[in-house]
Amino acid sequence: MPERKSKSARVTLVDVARKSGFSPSTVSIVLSEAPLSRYVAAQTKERIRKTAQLLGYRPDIFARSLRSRHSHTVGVLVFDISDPYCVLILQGIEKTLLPTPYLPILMDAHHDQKQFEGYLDLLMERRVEGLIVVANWLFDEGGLLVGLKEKKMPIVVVGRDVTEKQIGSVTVDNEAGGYEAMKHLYELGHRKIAVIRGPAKLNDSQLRWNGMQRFAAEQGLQLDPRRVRQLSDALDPVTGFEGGVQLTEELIRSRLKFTALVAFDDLTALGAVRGLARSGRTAPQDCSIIGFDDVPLAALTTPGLTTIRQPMDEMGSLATQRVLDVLQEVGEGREVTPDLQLLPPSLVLRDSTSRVG
Amino acid sequence: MPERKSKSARVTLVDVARKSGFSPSTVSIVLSEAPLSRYVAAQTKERIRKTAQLLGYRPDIFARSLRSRHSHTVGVLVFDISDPYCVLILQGIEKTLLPTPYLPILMDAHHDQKQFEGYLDLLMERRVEGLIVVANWLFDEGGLLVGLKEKKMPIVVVGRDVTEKQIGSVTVDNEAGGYEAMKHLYELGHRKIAVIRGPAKLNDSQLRWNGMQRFAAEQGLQLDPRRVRQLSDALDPVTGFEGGVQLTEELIRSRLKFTALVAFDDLTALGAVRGLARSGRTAPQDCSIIGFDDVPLAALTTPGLTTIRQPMDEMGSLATQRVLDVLQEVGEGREVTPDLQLLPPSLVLRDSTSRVG
DNA sequence: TTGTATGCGTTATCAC
DNA sequence: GTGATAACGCATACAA
Repeated sequence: MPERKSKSARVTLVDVARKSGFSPSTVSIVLSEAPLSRYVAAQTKERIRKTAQLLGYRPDIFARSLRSRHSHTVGVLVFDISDPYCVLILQGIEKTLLPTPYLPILMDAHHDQKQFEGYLDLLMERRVEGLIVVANWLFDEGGLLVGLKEKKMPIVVVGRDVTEKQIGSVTVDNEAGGYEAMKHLYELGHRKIAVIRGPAKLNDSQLRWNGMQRFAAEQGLQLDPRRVRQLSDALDPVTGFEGGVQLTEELIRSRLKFTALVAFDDLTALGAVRGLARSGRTAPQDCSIIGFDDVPLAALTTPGLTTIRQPMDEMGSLATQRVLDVLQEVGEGREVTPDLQLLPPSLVLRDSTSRVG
Repeated sequence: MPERKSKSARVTLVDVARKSGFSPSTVSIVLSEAPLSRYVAAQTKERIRKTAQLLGYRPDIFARSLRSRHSHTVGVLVFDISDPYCVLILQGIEKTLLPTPYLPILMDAHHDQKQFEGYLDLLMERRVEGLIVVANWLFDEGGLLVGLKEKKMPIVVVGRDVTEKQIGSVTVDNEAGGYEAMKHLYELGHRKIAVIRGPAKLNDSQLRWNGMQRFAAEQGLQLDPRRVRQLSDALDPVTGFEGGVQLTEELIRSRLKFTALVAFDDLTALGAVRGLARSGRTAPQDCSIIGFDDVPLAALTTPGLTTIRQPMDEMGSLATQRVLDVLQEVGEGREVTPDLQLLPPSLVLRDSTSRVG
């Protein structure tokens, strides 16, 4: 005796075929809207759809994937989901994927290269058809490169420029952001401006610094190197906060006057606010502070943080679109053009900066 | 001619069988560590594993799922991933799932009941074997109930008590939290204490309030109703912040003195800090403020927010464990015992509260 | 335009 | 202890 057929109310294509009086293939063609369905009589389609609905037919996704070799999923690999920077990007990704038949499979690497590779592997095993990597913070993308070379899979990295490794990337224009930050403080009358740069390993940091220097050069503004500090190459983004606190305290102790401070990112900026407070100072009265990113919490602190905004949702959206473009042309074997999409930052005015007193 | 066999370097079970000289069944039994593999000779196992490794065999997850009826996934439905409250819970879930063969499929409903239902549907279609719902904020769990009744699937809700609907739940002990918050302020010498309660629809809010009243009653402390406000039933958690700002300003305008304030949650508390600042007041000098949750950003503001901590990672972990327990006993048809797991909150001391001046 | 037959890669059920 | 064989549910080449 074969296994009981009615083990559960599971409705299959064959059931729909029987009930509707058509063959399984016709039913399949109609219900999966295959190209051939163009030649199926409208009436037939109608009848098939009706009975499918009636029986409550749900295609078995595993059978379908097994046969068609499509998983209809894209992997999303993020380096630390607890970094508020990521979340908006994720929302951009999700929003863009929602109207498509693709499902995001989200994995969080927790800053761990090993886990990153493990999840990458897992995603491959799950046969994701595309990959979006949200590369906040430090990250050796060697492993990724291998993945790209081995598989012909559309891959886009958001948050870091890895075009040199022939991987499509979406980032904010960090140089322009640095420029804008410095410009804003300058226009408020600040001339003695301290800078807390990001970790040396982080290319973003260099680019933002370049932008600041460019502005300074244009205006003949001197950026005293003694007012410039740099975060250590630690792995945890929360160290941005701790680093901000410490370096700000150092700056204060150095007795070198500064009326404003450009922080590497928002967390560092919040650290700077704290550092100031430790010496009884407040922003912006005693020192203006500007951040970078515009993470959600920048609006929730007091004072609200003036910052250079990355259009994070848009970045997520764009990266996703890039992957989808390749996927939807069913261009098996095509690659994402490995170029850099550079999005403009924007100044978000809140209360942590003010005209020099 | 059948389709080309060597379309790609895809290695199947049959390949391993041929190469190793055993039958596909034996290979399957060994590689999937089925119960029967206990009876397979150690040598055989060894040889099979070797050749599998050698050929770089990866089991096809879709074929496997099709045949075995196991997806090895659990759905995680969260109501708003941008709510920092969620993220720690998610990490708890992920951490607990990591060493198991189960993969979380995360979906974000964006506060939208319709999307919630859509994703629920999608998860069912993907044949998740269990479901964890992270129910931050308002949410009519009617739809969920249906899902539970229809399918025999382990479901746990974290963040809200829905045991009345026979659904397993994990929450913090809100009543105890409210008690602790009030106790802390009282012990610092505060007697004129304002309260911003949560939305009326939110049961958490009532429980916390009960706790505060219990403490007050025990100490013979009067909680003047004129110092008690309530957030509106808006849908967006960010309104907690806006609400905190506005209600605090209202309290100040009422000219009724208060030296401390219990906020419904951390975001509300940050709103209160802002509201205070709008009138030139600061915490804790002019008014102590205590929050609830201990979201990550509570540590990053200045002053750091004193708050009642929910053990969010643990809550996620526990909920996951609950689902896994059912799953791993392969107890098809068993249900999660629909009881409530109540976790103790804890006081986190930072700088937003101080002894009454 | 629709039906028939076959196979996707795996696991389960039996024999041996 | 191991192997042959039959599904799992669907999609496609080809025949009609």
